[in-house]
Amino acid sequence: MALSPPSPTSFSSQPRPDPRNPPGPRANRADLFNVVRERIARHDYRPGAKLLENDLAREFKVSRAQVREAFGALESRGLILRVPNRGAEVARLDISQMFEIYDVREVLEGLCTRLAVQNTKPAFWQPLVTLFGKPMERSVKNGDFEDYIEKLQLLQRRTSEAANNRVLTDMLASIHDKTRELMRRIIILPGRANDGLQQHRAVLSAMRKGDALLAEKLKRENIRSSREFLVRYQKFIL
Amino acid sequence: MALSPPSPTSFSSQPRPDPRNPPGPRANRADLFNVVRERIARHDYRPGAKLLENDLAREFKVSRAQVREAFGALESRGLILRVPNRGAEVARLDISQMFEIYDVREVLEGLCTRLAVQNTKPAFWQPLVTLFGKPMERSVKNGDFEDYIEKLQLLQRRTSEAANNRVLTDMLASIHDKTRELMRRIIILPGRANDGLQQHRAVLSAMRKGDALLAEKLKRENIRSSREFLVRYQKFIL
DNA sequence: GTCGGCAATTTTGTTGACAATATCGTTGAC
DNA sequence: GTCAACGATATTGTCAACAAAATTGCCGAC
Repeated sequence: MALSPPSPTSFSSQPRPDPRNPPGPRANRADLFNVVRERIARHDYRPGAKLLENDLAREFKVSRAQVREAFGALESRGLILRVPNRGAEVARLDISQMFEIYDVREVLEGLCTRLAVQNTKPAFWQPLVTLFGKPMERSVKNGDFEDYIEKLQLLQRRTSEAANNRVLTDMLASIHDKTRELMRRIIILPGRANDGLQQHRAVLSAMRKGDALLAEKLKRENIRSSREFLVRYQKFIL
Repeated sequence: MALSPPSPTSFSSQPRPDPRNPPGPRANRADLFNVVRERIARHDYRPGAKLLENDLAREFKVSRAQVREAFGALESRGLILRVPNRGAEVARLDISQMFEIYDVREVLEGLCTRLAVQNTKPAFWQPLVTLFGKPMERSVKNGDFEDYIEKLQLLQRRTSEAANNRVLTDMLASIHDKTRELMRRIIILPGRANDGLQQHRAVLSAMRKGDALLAEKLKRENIRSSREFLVRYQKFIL
């Protein structure tokens, strides 16, 4: 009987490895998958861009067979679109899909926040409360969006970890892959960064008080607010 | 510039093709993926069972390369587990994962129900209200679980279609793949089928009235109730 | 100049062979 | 009888070559 193996290199998105450009030595399956995914998420590969098997095989010093295998995973994740005999291209996400994702994201992020609060002591969130205080306010005032985004991702990571739900984390990761670039464009919208900061502070305040249900409610409002900006400015973003 | 292609054979789980045993002629990529997925979902392949590349290649009359490609997709969906040089086996889902899934499922099914109501006229649900009336009561009384499950799936399908959210439908499909067998075991638990029927009736009643928020609330209660049965009887189910 | 068709090139699809690794069974020492 | 070492077998990992299809560039008719 096969015992549950130590699972050295899970393909899952869970432990995202360093997604820098491929090192000298050849990459393995998970590397290839994660690097291409990261590139799609950060729009290094633009939507609609063709992905050539040969190019990737050469770059990663692997055979085309491995590239194709990674394509299978990327396709099932909805990151690329494959047409027989015509190859693979980065999935284009139209605006209606974006709104679909927002509906799902709202309930999942809300759930994630609630679980995170339920699984931790309130004091756990104090460092993040502090981080989202004065220093973050300066970043917003100065228009330092990189810093803002970085700290936002930290909050998301901490929350996801605390939620301690692998299925949920995976789904959120999948959603974030598709929305990363859009988020960057929304954050620079006039007033969005400040609105967002206030909302995140409210969420964190509820988390700091251990009020899971309130935190969930506020988190969902935060997502809906972001969505409203997309509605209002969609002409400029796309 | 590449135009959006007609997308003849999307890999996505959306339009689930007939997943019967492979026909005489060779299968294509999507067939292989969907058939294996279906077999895992219905426990034709039991958790922990080894999947041999050669066997599948022979059965479907395709090359091993294609099997490996499908494995890439199955792995990224969490349906199989691969260990380098040791092959692929059907993912084992332990009880804690099941509870993780329940948390996610609760909010997603709730969302799905709400969207479905918002997108339809109340009268749309009348046939299902009728279906879940007397005839279904007989099925429960007679212990005809196959019929019960069949009608439940019809309700889920209609709801998912009406929700009209591809991202959501895909995630729910992915969850259902992992929980199908468990649902079957829960439904036969003493009192569960009847409890479930009453709950579904309540949900449908709210849908029939066009009360989206109430329907969502009741649907979530329905999932939580199912979860309670798992808590209470988990020793018997696993 | 535009259009259609033809050939050259590129790209994907498929296969089979070979290497690397793990698994299983056997043998033999103790 | 137990255990370790070893060899045989089975399975996965890798690759390169070939076939099939699509794309591109070119040429000539009009």
